[in-house]
Amino acid sequence: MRVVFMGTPAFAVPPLRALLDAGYDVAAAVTQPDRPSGRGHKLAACPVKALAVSRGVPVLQFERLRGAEGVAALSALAPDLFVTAAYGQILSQKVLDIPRLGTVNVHASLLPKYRGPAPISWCVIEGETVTGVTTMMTDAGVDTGDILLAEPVPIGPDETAGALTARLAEIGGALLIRTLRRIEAGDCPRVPQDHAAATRHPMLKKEHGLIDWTRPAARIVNLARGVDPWPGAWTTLPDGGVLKVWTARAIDPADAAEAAPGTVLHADAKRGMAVATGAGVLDIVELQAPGAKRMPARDYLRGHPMEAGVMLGVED
RNA sequence: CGCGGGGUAGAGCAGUCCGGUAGCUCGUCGGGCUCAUAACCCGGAGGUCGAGGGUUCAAAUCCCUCCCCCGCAA
Repeated sequence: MRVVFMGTPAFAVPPLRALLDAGYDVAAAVTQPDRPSGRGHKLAACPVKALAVSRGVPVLQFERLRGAEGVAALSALAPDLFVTAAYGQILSQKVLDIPRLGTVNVHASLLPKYRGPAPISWCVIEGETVTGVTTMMTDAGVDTGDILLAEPVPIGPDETAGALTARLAEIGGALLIRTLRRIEAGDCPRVPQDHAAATRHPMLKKEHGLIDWTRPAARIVNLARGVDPWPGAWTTLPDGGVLKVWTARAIDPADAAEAAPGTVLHADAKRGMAVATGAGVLDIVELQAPGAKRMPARDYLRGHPMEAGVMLGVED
C-alpha cells in the first residue's frame, strides 16, 4: 500500500515510524514549512521532517496544501491512502479526493470528545482520568469523520501533558498499524460519530496558562499539568516578573487560612511555598523564575527570600 | 544578524558598575544540647568564579572571541 504521511510535531513521529517499520511504502512525508523559531530565529526542521530525512523519505512542505501546487504534487504520487497525525493544516475536499482509499487520521482523544488541535492538554486541564487515541476517516470537517478504532488510556494522577503526549503517540502508532491492517483485510469497523456528544477545544495559547487564583487548588494543579511543557502555568510577581508553576499539589490546611486568593501563606526553604486559592491551598513544588530554569520551589527560595503575605497575579 | 536575562562549592544566590585574601542561605561530614523535632550551638570538608585570549604589579570584577542555559517573540 502506497501511503503519504502528513504530520508535524513530536506526536506524529511514532505513527510515521510505525508505518515505516511495518513496511508500508511511504511515498512522502508532508510537514508544515520550516519556520524561523527559537532563540535567534534559527530555521529548524520539525520532528517529522527530521525522522523522514533520516529514513530517506522524501519531504514535502506546502504553505497551503490545498493550493493548486499541493494538489498537483500529491496527485502525482498516486497514493492509495493519506495518513495524518497532527499535521497542522485542514485538508480540503479536493485533497481528500486524491487517495483511492481515503484519509486516516490519528487523533489523541476518545472522539467525539476533545475535538480540536490540542486534545491532550485539554484532557489534563479538565481533570480527566481517562483519554485515548482514535483512528478515523477524515472528512471535510475538523475531527468529525467516522471512527475506525479507538483505544482508551488512563491518565496518571500526576502525569503532564508532555508525558501523556509521548505515551499516546506510541499507542497511536500501534493503533494506526492495526487500523491499516484491518482496512486492507476489509473488516475495519467504521461508525459515524455521535455529533451531539462532541466537545471541541481551541488551540492552546499562552493566555491559557494564566493562573486564576480564585479557582480551586485542585484545578490549578490540573492546569499546571495540562500546560506542561507549553505554555506553562504562570502568574505574576509583585515586581511584574512572570513566575511559572510547573508542579504543585492541592493541600487542605488544618489551619484553614482565610487569606485572599493569590496570597502567599508561607515561602521558605524549609516548608516550601503555599498560596491561598479559591478553595484549598496550593503547595508549589516546582517553579520557574524569570531568567532561570525550572527548579524545586525550595531551591528557589534559598536564594530568593519571599515574605508571607505577598500577592500573586495582582492587576497591573 | 529579532529582543532581553543568566553561568561563582552538591543546590539556590550575593559579590562585577568603582580590580586588591571567595561570601550568604541550605545541604553534607564530625561533635554537642534536647523527652523530641523541619529546632538550636560548635567545628570541618568542598570552588580551574562557563571556556580561551588580552590589559594590569594584581582580574569573578575591565576588553575581545567562543560555548551552554533561560524568558519574550515566532
